[in-house]
Amino acid sequence: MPQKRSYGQYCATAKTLDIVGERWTLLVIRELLTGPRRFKDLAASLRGIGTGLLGARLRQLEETGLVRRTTLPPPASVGAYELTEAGRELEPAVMALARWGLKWALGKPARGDAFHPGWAVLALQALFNPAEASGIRESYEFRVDDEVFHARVDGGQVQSVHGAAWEPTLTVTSNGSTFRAVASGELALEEAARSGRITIAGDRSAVRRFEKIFARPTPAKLPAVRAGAA
Amino acid sequence: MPQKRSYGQYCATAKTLDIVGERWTLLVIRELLTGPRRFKDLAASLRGIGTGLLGARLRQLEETGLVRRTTLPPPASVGAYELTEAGRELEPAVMALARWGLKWALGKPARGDAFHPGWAVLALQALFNPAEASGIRESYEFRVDDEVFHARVDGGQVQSVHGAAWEPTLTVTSNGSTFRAVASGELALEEAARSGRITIAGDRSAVRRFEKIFARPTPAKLPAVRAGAA
DNA sequence: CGGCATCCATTTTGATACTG
DNA sequence: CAGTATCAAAATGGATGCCG
Repeated sequence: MPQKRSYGQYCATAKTLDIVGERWTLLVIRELLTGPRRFKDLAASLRGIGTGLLGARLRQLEETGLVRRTTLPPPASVGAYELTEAGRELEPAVMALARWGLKWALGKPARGDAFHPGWAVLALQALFNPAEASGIRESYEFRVDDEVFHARVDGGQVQSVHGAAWEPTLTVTSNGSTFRAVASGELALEEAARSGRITIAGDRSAVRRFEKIFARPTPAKLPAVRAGAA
Repeated sequence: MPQKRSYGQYCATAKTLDIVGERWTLLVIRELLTGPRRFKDLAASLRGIGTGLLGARLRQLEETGLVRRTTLPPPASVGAYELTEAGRELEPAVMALARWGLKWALGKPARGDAFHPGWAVLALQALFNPAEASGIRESYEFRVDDEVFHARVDGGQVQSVHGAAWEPTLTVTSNGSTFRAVASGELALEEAARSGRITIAGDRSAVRRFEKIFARPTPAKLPAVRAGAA
């Protein structure tokens, strides 16, 4: 019984990290932020984790009450994992980490970096600007490669989910690599649309709202000050 | 050369965790959020890290540009570590983790939990309510055991630092255990003051503002749903 | 498919001893 | 005090294999 390791500090941050601070754990949460996922899909998204460690992490999260097992609605009717309320409430923390990463760490993809559209959807969500969204209530559909995500803006909040969930005001279609470039800020949405790499269908005025609501306020700087370097 | 381990994902969250996701790293950042610290003070606050690992983490953070070495102003004039701009910008993420922990994970101190007043100051800061703070510009002093912290509210933002930094509107004095209980929500400030465990000096009307600005919106629930437990 | 159990090569970590 | 050096104990990562 490898009695769980703890920082042993009476500190809110440390206690949180006692629960979600181990390797892979926050990425499992990230995967589940957009809805229930099956074991094999989690394993596929988390290249390198191995089924054993993934199983251990899920069991841990279940025991601490952040994740629960569920059964997908028919016709699927298969088992899956989803976040509990406590788990879902980690979203602000994950989004804060994502905002930092967008500004300071993301840059251009490294050779061999994996990519899944869902990550870009969460990046968009991280850029959500509540002030610009006030009074707006509409949904956006992202069709990237084979996957569909919906994002709904309502009451000054966003929620994004894997799969079709609402009647979209706007539908954005593209391949993964273009979507990746747009969500990371390398490529402007307008630019991508003009060059035909992205197709936008639906209410034209919603495009302008969309761009304001998910505006990139930070032009992405890089620190990477190699200390020892010359 | 143990070529740094990476998740290998083109995802803002994963890239952030590539940099700050290792054990102890975010706690080092947490310690530095309230100002520069010396090596030995970091080691003392982070019981269990060991000087070797602390050194390695600091070197890593220096290389990635989140931390830099500095010299404390005279008369101290000794070396210390402080956050760079990139490092300081992790504050929202650390605060988000702290808010989650305050609600879901903190509870009562476990036997053997370490505690430092600075952690409670950060917990208060995590509860900061910008809406209530609009138009307010004042500073609070916390004298806990031997340590002094100042928190300044201005322009809808807070900043807290280790040591005296501003002219305080209010001075709160108590021992560590009382301060811990108040910051964690176990004990109401009013209550602690009435029973004499905390002394409040300064502008009386500032006490009411203080309580609103750092109000605990979440009454602290606990998940801990043991899955396997009979 | 949906996992858990096992084995093993590497990394990370934790604790202490040691040096400038 | 500020770290390095060292070594034992854990955690991770792959690869299988197994079973319902």
